[in-house]
Amino acid sequence: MAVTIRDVAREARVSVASVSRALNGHASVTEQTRGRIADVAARLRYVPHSAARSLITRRTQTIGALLPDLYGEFFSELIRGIDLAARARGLHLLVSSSHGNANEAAAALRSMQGRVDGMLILSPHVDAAFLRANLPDSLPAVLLNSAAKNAQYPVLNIDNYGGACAMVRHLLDAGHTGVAFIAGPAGNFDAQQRDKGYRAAMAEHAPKMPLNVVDGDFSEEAGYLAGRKLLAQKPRPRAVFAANDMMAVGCLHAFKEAGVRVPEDIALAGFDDIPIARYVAPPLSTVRVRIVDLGRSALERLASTLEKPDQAQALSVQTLSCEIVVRGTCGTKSNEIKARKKIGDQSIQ
Amino acid sequence: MAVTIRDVAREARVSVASVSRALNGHASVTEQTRGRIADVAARLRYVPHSAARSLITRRTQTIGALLPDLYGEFFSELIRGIDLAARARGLHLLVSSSHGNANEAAAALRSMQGRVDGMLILSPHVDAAFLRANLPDSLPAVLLNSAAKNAQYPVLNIDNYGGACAMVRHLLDAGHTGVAFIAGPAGNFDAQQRDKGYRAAMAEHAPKMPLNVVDGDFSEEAGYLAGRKLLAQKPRPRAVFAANDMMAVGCLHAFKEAGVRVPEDIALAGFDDIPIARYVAPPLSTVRVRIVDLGRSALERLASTLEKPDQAQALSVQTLSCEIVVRGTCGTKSNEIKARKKIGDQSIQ
DNA sequence: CTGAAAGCGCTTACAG
DNA sequence: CTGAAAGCGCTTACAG
Repeated sequence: MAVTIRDVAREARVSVASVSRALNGHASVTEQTRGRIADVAARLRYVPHSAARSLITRRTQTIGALLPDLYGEFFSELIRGIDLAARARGLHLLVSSSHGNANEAAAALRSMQGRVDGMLILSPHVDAAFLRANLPDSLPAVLLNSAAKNAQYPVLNIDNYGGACAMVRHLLDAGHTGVAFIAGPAGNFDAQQRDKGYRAAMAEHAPKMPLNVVDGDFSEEAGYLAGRKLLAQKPRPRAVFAANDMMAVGCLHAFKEAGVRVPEDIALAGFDDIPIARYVAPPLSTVRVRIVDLGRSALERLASTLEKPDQAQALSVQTLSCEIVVRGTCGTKSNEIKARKKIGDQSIQ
Repeated sequence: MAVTIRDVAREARVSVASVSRALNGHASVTEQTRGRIADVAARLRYVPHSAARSLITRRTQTIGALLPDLYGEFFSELIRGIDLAARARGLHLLVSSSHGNANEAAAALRSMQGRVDGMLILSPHVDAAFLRANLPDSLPAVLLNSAAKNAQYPVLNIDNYGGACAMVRHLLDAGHTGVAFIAGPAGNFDAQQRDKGYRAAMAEHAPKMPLNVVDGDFSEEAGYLAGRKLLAQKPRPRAVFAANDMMAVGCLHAFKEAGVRVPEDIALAGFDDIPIARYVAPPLSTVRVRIVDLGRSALERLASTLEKPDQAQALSVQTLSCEIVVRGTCGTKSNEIKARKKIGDQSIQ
């Protein structure tokens, strides 16, 4: 049988109320009785029953993370950031990943109800209507990497736009006139923002150059096909910016296969800085996202909402800066100079 | 205010006891009243208060996962496997990762007490004494990838030994007389098992060949240094088996740098099948671990313990099979033939 | 400063 | 088949 607050009270010859107050650090307990109670509790290895406590305090000290079916580095780094920040605040982390559609996401969300004090939500299936239908108004939440606008929740985004701008500008600054862009999937939020960044940077820094956008879908295969298409263009582009690293890797294969030298004949850059990026030859220039920081910031944001529930949170969209990582594929030969050009971190609205 | 069982009872004109029984599927409820209650519950969007339920049932429907400070693919795949299996059983998943030492692991373990029905534990800091001190006897647990022997808990391991044996044998079968081994960190359980597998396979299939072991620590740098050492040996080894992929990648760099051709001059293989493995040139032959299955099996194992708590669980050590993946670095030129040579899956003891 | 008591929202013998 | 009641282990006004 587990030891309860009554056992501690009996041993310490006080009431359960005093045990509760002593252990929860209330001021109104003599230092002497507090000490006696603490000793007994330690000796008995007393651990308060969390369900009983939650029932009365209406707090679980747990936050939930809803994630899509995510593979690889991004997922683990995000969880790591959230976990780190959660532990620092004494919060527990309940995760639910791997839901492929809106129904599964909704079920996961509902099943967490009552088990968490707040939610961190990253899902392509989530929009304002979804949240209205599946998230009680009383449950605080922070949205990650979401296109959801004027929702009633704070949003934390990656600065895809700024990162893309910076990379395009870097390519132009390096003297590559004419930068082509391999786009991501049409419906994808990240892809759209990166596309916008490409167009904006071109408009600002190379207004006379024509835009050159080739379709893609974030897959290596799409990158390979896009690479072949670009090689067939005349004049051949001098630089290519792929909307993500996997496509850049595929594109690189196409270039190598055709005997086109990178970066001498064509410069190339990607986005994400996946682990593979530095292992292809030459190492891939790319835009890095600080995913751990994304997770950490999201949790901090949520936690501060929990601590002052009445205080209306600024329902802002916050963006987290990216940094461009210059490696071998884009001309500047210095090996992996991390040109930490801070962009974003500005709060929109 | 959240809607409680009393609200449902009032609306349905029954007692709270009947609501409880109806919603929990007890047989002793008229189909008619059950229907009425279900309707009301749905209309009111009633969700049972999990803390209240846990308090009385002494079950949380949650399992905890204790993980070390783990980066990358392994972590996310493991979580994915656990999560998939947990959701299939209606269990929630509480995770705690990122503890660098035994004290942090102990604190994490204690903080989960009372919040979970069972634990999945993967940690290099965990041994029998640690568990005795930090895990109540009453809390079921399954150990992952653990050296802990004759503990009172079931253990699920990766078949490092069998995988290493199979790869060494493959290299020998391909005609490479003399296989060198780049070892992992001394205290590491995986590394030790892989080392044993190397020695066993050599003893069995090439008993006259001398063993050739070079130190390493799982890092790319160590692999690079080991590669240089091996090149300096005379006679130069014909094949090299690195205890993990990162070292194999470093070793490959050393070989390329020295102008040594792979696989023509030296064959090379790693262990883990990290994503990078197929992107180096030539693609790396390696041993693949089905990490998702590891997570899934662990959860299944734990869940079955939870379902029949009295039934003494067979405290077995179970090993999960690996498969060797033949790519470009080890001679068999056929591009990425997955020679699915099933090894393990046998239960030891 | 301390204690007795109410109550959080459930489930489950115990009656009927 | 259904209901009244006890009780799970806490916290917190309310008295003293």
